[in-house]
Amino acid sequence: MSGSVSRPKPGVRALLELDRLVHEPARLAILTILAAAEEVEFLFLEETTGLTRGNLSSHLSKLEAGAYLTVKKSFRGKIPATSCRITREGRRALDGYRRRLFDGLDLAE
Amino acid sequence: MSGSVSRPKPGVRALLELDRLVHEPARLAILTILAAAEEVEFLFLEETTGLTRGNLSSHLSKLEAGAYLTVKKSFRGKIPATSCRITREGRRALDGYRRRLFDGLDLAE
DNA sequence: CAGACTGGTTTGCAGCGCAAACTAGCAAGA
DNA sequence: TCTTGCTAGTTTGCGCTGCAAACCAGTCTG
Repeated sequence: MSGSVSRPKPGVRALLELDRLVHEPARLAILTILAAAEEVEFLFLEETTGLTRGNLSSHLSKLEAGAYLTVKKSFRGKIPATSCRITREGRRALDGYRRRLFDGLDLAE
Repeated sequence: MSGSVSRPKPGVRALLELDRLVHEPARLAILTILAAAEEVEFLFLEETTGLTRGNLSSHLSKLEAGAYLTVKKSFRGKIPATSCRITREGRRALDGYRRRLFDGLDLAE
Protein backbone atom coordinates (compact mmCIF):
# COMPACT_ATOMS: atom_id res chain seq x y z
CA MET A 1 0.00 0.00 0.00
CA SER A 2 1.99 3.02 1.26
CA GLY A 3 -0.68 5.56 1.00
CA SER A 4 -1.49 7.04 -2.37
CA VAL A 5 -4.71 5.09 -2.17
CA SER A 6 -7.10 8.03 -2.31
CA ARG A 7 -6.88 11.11 -4.53
CA PRO A 8 -3.59 12.97 -4.13
CA LYS A 9 -4.88 16.26 -2.57
CA PRO A 10 -2.27 18.37 -4.29
CA GLY A 11 -2.90 21.74 -2.72
CA VAL A 12 -3.45 20.96 0.90
CA ARG A 13 0.22 21.15 1.76
CA ALA A 14 0.26 24.71 0.51
CA LEU A 15 -1.72 25.56 3.62
CA LEU A 16 1.25 24.63 5.75
CA GLU A 17 3.41 27.14 3.95
CA LEU A 18 1.16 30.12 4.45
CA ASP A 19 3.07 33.24 5.38
CA ARG A 20 2.46 33.63 9.11
CA LEU A 21 3.01 37.34 8.97
CA VAL A 22 0.01 37.60 6.67
CA HIS A 23 -1.99 34.79 8.19
CA GLU A 24 -2.82 36.51 11.47
CA PRO A 25 -6.42 37.79 11.14
CA ALA A 26 -5.70 41.31 12.33
CA ARG A 27 -2.85 41.69 9.85
CA LEU A 28 -4.83 40.09 7.08
CA ALA A 29 -7.51 42.70 7.67
CA ILE A 30 -4.95 45.51 7.67
CA LEU A 31 -3.29 44.33 4.49
CA THR A 32 -6.63 43.82 2.79
CA ILE A 33 -7.60 47.39 3.54
CA LEU A 34 -4.23 48.76 2.53
CA ALA A 35 -4.31 46.84 -0.73
CA ALA A 36 -7.57 48.55 -1.64
CA ALA A 37 -6.54 52.10 -0.80
CA GLU A 38 -3.30 53.79 -1.64
CA GLU A 39 -2.76 55.47 1.75
CA VAL A 40 -4.59 54.91 5.02
CA GLU A 41 -4.44 56.59 8.40
CA PHE A 42 -3.99 54.91 11.74
CA LEU A 43 -7.30 56.17 13.03
CA PHE A 44 -9.13 54.95 9.98
CA LEU A 45 -7.62 51.52 10.44
CA GLU A 46 -8.56 51.56 14.07
CA GLU A 47 -12.15 52.32 13.31
CA THR A 48 -12.45 50.03 10.33
CA THR A 49 -10.91 46.99 11.92
CA GLY A 50 -12.16 47.56 15.45
CA LEU A 51 -8.72 46.73 16.83
CA THR A 52 -7.54 48.53 19.93
CA ARG A 53 -4.84 51.12 19.38
CA GLY A 54 -2.32 48.95 21.14
CA ASN A 55 -2.91 45.91 19.00
CA LEU A 56 -3.07 47.95 15.86
CA SER A 57 0.19 49.62 16.71
CA SER A 58 2.00 46.37 17.33
CA HIS A 59 0.65 44.71 14.20
CA LEU A 60 1.72 47.68 12.12
CA SER A 61 5.18 47.44 13.65
CA LYS A 62 5.42 43.81 12.65
CA LEU A 63 4.26 44.45 9.14
CA GLU A 64 6.72 47.31 8.90
CA ALA A 65 9.51 45.12 10.22
CA GLY A 66 8.64 42.62 7.49
CA ALA A 67 8.72 45.43 4.93
CA TYR A 68 5.10 44.80 3.97
CA LEU A 69 4.19 48.41 4.63
CA THR A 70 5.73 51.78 5.31
CA VAL A 71 4.68 54.13 8.06
CA LYS A 72 4.79 57.89 7.68
CA LYS A 73 4.40 60.17 10.69
CA SER A 74 3.24 63.71 10.17
CA PHE A 75 1.01 66.34 11.73
CA ARG A 76 -2.44 67.47 10.86
CA GLY A 77 -2.24 70.93 12.37
CA LYS A 78 -0.79 70.22 15.79
CA ILE A 79 -2.13 66.73 16.04
CA PRO A 80 0.09 63.81 15.08
CA ALA A 81 -1.13 61.64 12.26
CA THR A 82 0.30 58.27 11.28
CA SER A 83 -0.40 56.82 7.89
CA CYS A 84 0.48 53.59 6.18
CA ARG A 85 1.08 52.45 2.68
CA ILE A 86 1.48 48.90 1.48
CA THR A 87 4.75 48.10 -0.28
CA ARG A 88 5.29 46.11 -3.43
CA GLU A 89 6.47 43.23 -1.27
CA GLY A 90 3.40 43.50 0.89
CA ARG A 91 1.16 43.31 -2.10
CA ARG A 92 3.08 40.35 -3.41
CA ALA A 93 2.86 38.61 -0.05
CA LEU A 94 -0.87 39.16 0.16
CA ASP A 95 -1.46 37.91 -3.37
CA GLY A 96 0.69 34.86 -2.77
CA TYR A 97 -1.12 34.20 0.47
CA ARG A 98 -4.50 34.26 -1.21
CA ARG A 99 -3.36 32.02 -4.00
CA ARG A 100 -1.99 29.42 -1.61
CA LEU A 101 -5.08 29.62 0.50
CA PHE A 102 -7.48 29.19 -2.38
CA ASP A 103 -5.33 26.44 -3.77
CA GLY A 104 -5.37 24.61 -0.47
CA LEU A 105 -9.04 25.14 0.22
CA ASP A 106 -10.71 24.75 -3.13
CA LEU A 107 -10.15 21.05 -3.51
CA ALA A 108 -12.81 20.32 -0.92
CA GLU A 109 -15.35 22.14 -3.04
CA MET B 1 -16.94 63.68 10.70
CA SER B 2 -16.53 60.48 12.73
CA GLY B 3 -15.13 58.35 10.03
CA SER B 4 -17.46 56.88 7.44
CA VAL B 5 -15.59 58.92 4.88
CA SER B 6 -14.48 56.12 2.58
CA ARG B 7 -16.39 53.01 1.54
CA PRO B 8 -17.57 50.93 4.51
CA LYS B 9 -15.55 47.69 3.94
CA PRO B 10 -18.27 45.53 5.38
CA GLY B 11 -16.58 42.16 5.47
CA VAL B 12 -13.13 42.91 6.75
CA ARG B 13 -14.16 42.68 10.37
CA ALA B 14 -15.30 39.13 9.76
CA LEU B 15 -11.62 38.26 9.52
CA LEU B 16 -11.19 39.14 13.17
CA GLU B 17 -13.83 36.63 14.17
CA LEU B 18 -12.33 33.66 12.40
CA ASP B 19 -12.45 30.51 14.49
CA ARG B 20 -8.91 30.09 15.78
CA LEU B 21 -9.32 26.37 16.13
CA VAL B 22 -9.87 26.16 12.39
CA HIS B 23 -7.55 28.98 11.42
CA GLU B 24 -4.31 27.22 12.27
CA PRO B 25 -2.84 25.99 8.96
CA ALA B 26 -2.17 22.45 10.12
CA ARG B 27 -5.72 22.06 11.38
CA LEU B 28 -7.16 23.70 8.33
CA ALA B 29 -5.36 21.11 6.25
CA ILE B 30 -6.61 18.29 8.44
CA LEU B 31 -10.20 19.46 8.36
CA THR B 32 -10.05 20.02 4.63
CA ILE B 33 -8.94 16.45 4.09
CA LEU B 34 -11.48 15.06 6.53
CA ALA B 35 -14.26 17.02 4.90
CA ALA B 36 -13.48 15.35 1.60
CA ALA B 37 -13.24 11.76 2.87
CA GLU B 38 -15.55 10.05 5.29
CA GLU B 39 -12.88 8.36 7.39
CA VAL B 40 -9.14 8.90 7.39
CA GLU B 41 -6.28 7.18 9.15
CA PHE B 42 -3.56 8.82 11.17
CA LEU B 43 -0.83 7.56 8.90
CA PHE B 44 -2.58 8.83 5.84
CA LEU B 45 -2.90 12.25 7.40
CA GLU B 46 0.73 12.18 8.37
CA GLU B 47 1.81 11.45 4.85
CA THR B 48 -0.63 13.77 3.15
CA THR B 49 0.00 16.79 5.30
CA GLY B 50 3.70 16.21 5.92
CA LEU B 51 3.23 17.00 9.61
CA THR B 52 5.34 15.16 12.15
CA ARG B 53 3.54 12.56 14.21
CA GLY B 54 3.86 14.70 17.30
CA ASN B 55 2.29 17.75 15.78
CA LEU B 56 -0.38 15.76 14.05
CA SER B 57 -1.26 14.04 17.31
CA SER B 58 -1.58 17.28 19.22
CA HIS B 59 -3.64 18.98 16.53
CA LEU B 60 -5.98 16.03 16.43
CA SER B 61 -6.34 16.21 20.19
CA LYS B 62 -7.33 19.85 19.95
CA LEU B 63 -9.83 19.24 17.22
CA GLU B 64 -11.24 16.37 19.21
CA ALA B 65 -11.44 18.54 22.33
CA GLY B 66 -13.39 21.06 20.28
CA ALA B 67 -15.66 18.27 19.06
CA TYR B 68 -14.74 18.94 15.45
CA LEU B 69 -13.74 15.33 14.93
CA THR B 70 -13.89 11.95 16.58
CA VAL B 71 -11.00 9.56 16.96
CA LYS B 72 -11.39 5.82 16.84
CA LYS B 73 -8.60 3.51 17.94
CA SER B 74 -8.52 0.00 16.64
CA PHE B 75 -6.09 -2.62 15.43
CA ARG B 76 -5.20 -3.76 12.00
CA GLY B 77 -3.98 -7.22 12.90
CA LYS B 78 -1.72 -6.52 15.85
CA ILE B 79 -0.78 -3.06 14.79
CA PRO B 80 -2.65 -0.12 16.29
CA ALA B 81 -4.51 2.10 13.87
CA THR B 82 -6.07 5.45 14.68
CA SER B 83 -8.67 6.93 12.42
CA CYS B 84 -10.60 10.17 12.40
CA ARG B 85 -13.93 11.33 11.22
CA ILE B 86 -15.16 14.90 11.02
CA THR B 87 -18.28 15.68 13.03
CA ARG B 88 -21.30 17.71 11.99
CA GLU B 89 -19.98 20.54 14.11
CA GLY B 90 -16.60 20.28 12.49
CA ARG B 91 -18.11 20.53 9.07
CA ARG B 92 -20.18 23.47 10.14
CA ALA B 93 -17.13 25.20 11.61
CA LEU B 94 -15.14 24.67 8.44
CA ASP B 95 -17.93 25.97 6.24
CA GLY B 96 -18.44 29.00 8.46
CA TYR B 97 -14.73 29.64 8.44
CA ARG B 98 -14.56 29.62 4.68
CA ARG B 99 -17.54 31.89 4.34
CA ARG B 100 -16.10 34.45 6.74
CA LEU B 101 -12.76 34.25 5.06
CA PHE B 102 -14.10 34.75 1.55
CA ASP B 103 -16.34 37.50 2.78
CA GLY B 104 -13.41 39.27 4.39
CA LEU B 105 -11.05 38.76 1.51
CA ASP B 106 -13.15 39.24 -1.56
CA LEU B 107 -13.70 42.95 -1.18
CA ALA B 108 -10.17 43.62 -2.34
CA GLU B 109 -10.86 41.82 -5.57
C1' DC C 1 16.88 -11.66 25.22
C1' DA C 2 18.78 -7.46 22.68
C1' DG C 3 17.95 -4.33 19.43
C1' DA C 4 15.25 -2.09 16.01
C1' DC C 5 10.89 -0.63 14.11
C1' DT C 6 5.92 0.98 14.17
C1' DG C 7 2.50 3.99 15.81
C1' DG C 8 1.70 7.17 18.28
C1' DT C 9 1.74 10.67 23.03
C1' DT C 10 3.92 13.88 26.21
C1' DT C 11 7.07 17.52 27.44
C1' DG C 12 9.64 22.01 27.21
C1' DC C 13 10.34 26.06 25.46
C1' DA C 14 10.33 29.98 22.39
C1' DG C 15 7.34 33.19 20.20
C1' DC C 16 2.96 35.56 19.67
C1' DG C 17 -1.35 38.10 20.33
C1' DC C 18 -3.92 40.66 23.45
C1' DA C 19 -5.22 43.88 27.21
C1' DA C 20 -3.71 47.05 30.25
C1' DA C 21 -0.49 50.41 31.57
C1' DC C 22 2.17 54.02 30.10
C1' DT C 23 3.86 58.30 27.39
C1' DA C 24 3.87 62.75 25.03
C1' DG C 25 1.78 66.75 23.47
C1' DC C 26 -2.28 70.00 23.34
C1' DA C 27 -6.23 72.63 25.44
C1' DA C 28 -9.21 74.63 28.69
C1' DG C 29 -10.36 75.96 33.62
C1' DA C 30 -9.39 77.94 38.10
C1' DT D 1 0.84 78.36 36.43
C1' DC D 2 -0.80 74.04 38.15
C1' DT D 3 -3.97 70.48 36.86
C1' DT D 4 -7.31 67.90 34.77
C1' DG D 5 -8.55 65.72 30.65
C1' DC D 6 -8.22 64.57 25.75
C1' DT D 7 -5.82 62.72 21.53
C1' DA D 8 -2.73 59.63 19.39
C1' DG D 9 -0.28 56.41 19.80
C1' DT D 10 3.77 52.85 22.17
C1' DT D 11 5.41 49.58 25.56
C1' DT D 12 4.93 45.97 28.90
C1' DG D 13 3.39 41.51 30.97
C1' DC D 14 1.36 37.46 30.68
C1' DG D 15 -1.14 33.43 29.15
C1' DC D 16 -1.63 30.51 25.36
C1' DT D 17 0.04 27.80 21.42
C1' DG D 18 2.65 25.47 17.92
C1' DC D 19 6.68 22.95 17.18
C1' DA D 20 10.60 19.72 17.89
C1' DA D 21 12.48 16.49 20.60
C1' DA D 22 12.03 13.07 23.98
C1' DC D 23 9.48 9.41 25.38
C1' DC D 24 6.54 5.06 25.47
C1' DA D 25 4.04 0.66 24.44
C1' DG D 26 3.83 -3.01 21.68
C1' DT D 27 5.73 -6.01 17.76
C1' DC D 28 9.18 -8.27 15.07
C1' DT D 29 13.73 -10.16 13.87
C1' DG D 30 18.17 -12.48 14.83
